[in-house]
Amino acid sequence: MVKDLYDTLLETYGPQGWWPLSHRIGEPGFTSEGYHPGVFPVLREEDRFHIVTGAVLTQNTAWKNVRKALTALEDAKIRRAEDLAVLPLDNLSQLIRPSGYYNQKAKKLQGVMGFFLRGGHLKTGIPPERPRLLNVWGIGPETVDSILLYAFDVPVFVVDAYTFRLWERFFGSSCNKDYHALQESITRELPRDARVYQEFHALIV
DNA sequence: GCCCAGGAGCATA
DNA sequence: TATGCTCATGGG
Repeated sequence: MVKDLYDTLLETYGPQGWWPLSHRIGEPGFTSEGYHPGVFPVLREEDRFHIVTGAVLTQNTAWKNVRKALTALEDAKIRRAEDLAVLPLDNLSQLIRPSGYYNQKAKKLQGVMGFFLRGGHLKTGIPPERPRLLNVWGIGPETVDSILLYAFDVPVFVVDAYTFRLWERFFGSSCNKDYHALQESITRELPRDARVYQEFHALIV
């Protein structure tokens, strides 16, 4: 059943090619919506920084507004964890203002960048351990899994509000709104493949 | 004007 | 465990 939904979505909407890397728009293979079909770029430090930042900024927020904030950071040449970590909090919150919740999100970003700075994950591309990342203030299950899946290609499926809604309506159950229960029931029926999880989540959104 | 977006933390019972 | 509140801008 789950695989049928994936196939139908892919057939109907075509490959989405997430994560959208707005700082690389204009390079061959990149659009504002995602990668071109079949393109899976080797991620660099700046790409991982951008994905982590976007994952936090998009919490309960439309991507259109997130993109404004990401562009402002890019224009201010904030491209690495160390750039963001040393920025005064007010300065940061004003830069990301269009994405909403800017005071909270500025704190969350500095916290998570501090974590990555200490562990060096954005530079090396070696993924952090899930429980440790989940322990960072402001980083809940969905944001953790978005980071692991899209910035580090770790095969964890991202469950979001749309997933709960869709499963409720199609299958009559979304595991009592239990994140890990629904995640388990979905991945159980799919190949354990980061590319599949990336595409499926993007299609659901 | 009104509604809500690719959540998470916290307070209270 | 479960509900309810808070955070906030901008586009449809």
